[in-house]
Amino acid sequence: MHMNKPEQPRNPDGQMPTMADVARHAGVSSMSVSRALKNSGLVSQTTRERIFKAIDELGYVLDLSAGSLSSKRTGFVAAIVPSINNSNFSDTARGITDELEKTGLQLLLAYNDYSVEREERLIEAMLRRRPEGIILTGGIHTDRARRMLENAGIPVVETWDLPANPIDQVVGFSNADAMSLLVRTLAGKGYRKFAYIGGTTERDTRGNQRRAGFQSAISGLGLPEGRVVSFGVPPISMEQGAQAMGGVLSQWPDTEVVICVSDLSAFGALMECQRRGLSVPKDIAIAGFGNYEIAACCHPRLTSVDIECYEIGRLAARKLFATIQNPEHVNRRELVLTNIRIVEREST
Amino acid sequence: MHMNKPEQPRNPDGQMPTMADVARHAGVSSMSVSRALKNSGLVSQTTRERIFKAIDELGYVLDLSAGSLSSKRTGFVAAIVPSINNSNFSDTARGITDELEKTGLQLLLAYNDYSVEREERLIEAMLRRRPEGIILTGGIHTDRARRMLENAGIPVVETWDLPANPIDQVVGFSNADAMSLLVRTLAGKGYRKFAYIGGTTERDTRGNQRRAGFQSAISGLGLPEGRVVSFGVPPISMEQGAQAMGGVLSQWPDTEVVICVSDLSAFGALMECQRRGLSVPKDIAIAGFGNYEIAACCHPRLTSVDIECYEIGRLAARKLFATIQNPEHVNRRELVLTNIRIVEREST
DNA sequence: GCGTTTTATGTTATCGCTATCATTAACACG
DNA sequence: CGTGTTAATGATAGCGATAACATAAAACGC
Repeated sequence: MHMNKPEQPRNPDGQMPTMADVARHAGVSSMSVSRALKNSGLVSQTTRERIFKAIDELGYVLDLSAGSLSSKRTGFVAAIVPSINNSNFSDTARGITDELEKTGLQLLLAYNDYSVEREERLIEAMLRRRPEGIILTGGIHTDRARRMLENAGIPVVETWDLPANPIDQVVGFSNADAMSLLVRTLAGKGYRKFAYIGGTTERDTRGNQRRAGFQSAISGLGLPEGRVVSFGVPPISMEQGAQAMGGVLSQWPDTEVVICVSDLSAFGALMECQRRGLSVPKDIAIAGFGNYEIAACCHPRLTSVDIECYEIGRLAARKLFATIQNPEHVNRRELVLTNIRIVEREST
Repeated sequence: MHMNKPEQPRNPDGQMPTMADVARHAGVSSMSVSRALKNSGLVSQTTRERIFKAIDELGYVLDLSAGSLSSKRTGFVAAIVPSINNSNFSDTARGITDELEKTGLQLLLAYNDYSVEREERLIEAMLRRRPEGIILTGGIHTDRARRMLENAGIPVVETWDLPANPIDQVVGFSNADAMSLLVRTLAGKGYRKFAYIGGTTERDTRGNQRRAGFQSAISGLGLPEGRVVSFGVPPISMEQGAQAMGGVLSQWPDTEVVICVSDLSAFGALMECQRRGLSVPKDIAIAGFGNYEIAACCHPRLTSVDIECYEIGRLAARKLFATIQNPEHVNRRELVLTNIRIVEREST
């Protein structure tokens, strides 16, 4: 059994109405319809009204893929983030969308699960849609991905990182420096025996840089060697944070402060402490990274590093748009450094 | 100052290479290139190799917008969720993406911030891209949105709800029933004085239905009248949950159990209790909705209602694809009811 | 070996829109 | 009133791919 499809507007040939149908119906040329639909201002008030009446009566909807073929502007911007489930990255995606909305560009969003191979495939798939610009997360890409991006001849913004070898433009911060700053801040409060909880693999480059920043700060300050627990593939979940905390406590019971690769794992670690009856920060202190909502709301509240995720998205989109509008007059290779800020709370 | 753009592949006219350039370079017709690129199997091995060599040498990337104009298949599926920052909805988006990936369709994702007006605008913007199907959240839409969708003549799947008047297909569950079930489960454990924390406005229709389910279960069971705290516009944050919990405790100190519209607000409420030194569930019990990661990880763990968010996305995408492939042989108006399950944990 | 099928390739005509140029009408000004 | 200028509209020719049909070459059957 099947239902009939609902009644649809059709032109005389039984097809979906096109701009030519609208033009005929309104008694004008299709150029006038096109102009009316993009508010070109070169259509008289009366004509415009007749056109919109015809559009309404026929239920016409502009076909942008046809339009972009002719105008060579697709109105797309592509963006790839590691994950859309992580609220840090979805904040960035939201920032991009909100900023693009003002410009009439539409976002083509994808996530690569922290894999550069998947990123390469996604880049290829997206370039086939001829985006006018592309926003990536991080500065590590496959060779083929780099080549494709260069060939595409569109502006690229790398975010969330400071790539050693940027493709084009960058909006980000140093994950290593941010983590260093956190360690130094905590060392300033008197903590000496540090542990670090992060992911295992090499996939999460931001996580790796945070770990590197942790290690270099520890040795720079001449503190006892950092105790590092690596746990699972990214993203490190709350549950994994809890388990890793168990590892820290059993291996190095005298640890004074634990820093986690993100607030999510830090929260898991915090909960594990509570389950074991440990008092945070009295028995052991905990700090996270990313300043997620949860860090400001849990009890005790988590010390964290605020990185302006939403702002990263907005800035990246704005920079991309500026370049799209005026490719020659933009300072390519310019770096936009976003703010990082230690947010000290009760957990340390 | 500006840098030169990186060297890009160009055809003799100085344009980006097209399929015709590839064809010329490989000494074949562009139809063969087209066929080779879509693995039609109707290209000999030697020709195929020559073509891919040419593609590689020229750095050619297929232009899908040109292709879809001719083939009348864009390869797009549109989806609108209320928010991409809420992990329940981003799980659904992930489910959609993961399922679509197998089919070669690409997702055009947008969020409407719980607003049907914004949804209407987004639907129009997306229909201009001629998606082959569209996935919506909830069953409430503006009249114009409904009309546009019917006119579009593409399959529609409404999710996360059981619309009173479905447009086409539905993959969802009854938010009211799910909440009722939670109330009855808790009543079965002996709780009698219930409070409810949810959003203020009429925007979040799922939230409203949960509240309705709460109220009807309370009165159906003959329990003391439910105490409802409405708080802010959706999405209700952790912080708002905490504040609302303060309201419950000051207005009705004898409340035995508080149910929240989502786990996020429930977590905020839980933290507020901890800050006030109240023991959960001994002094007051708390339950949430959505079975977010945090519910399973906080301390005490939160009782919640598991709705299979990821699965909703997968099923919706699968159903949409089936309809796209075979519009006539699909049972339109068929309803796919997804599972709901009470997850009892230590908080109640 | 000859007709028949299958496989591989090419030719042509769009798809639905917009850029570009051409045209007409309306208006201003000395 | 003629000329120049601006505003409003139309005609035409693609944009870059694919559908549909046509053809050539190879494989097959008896």
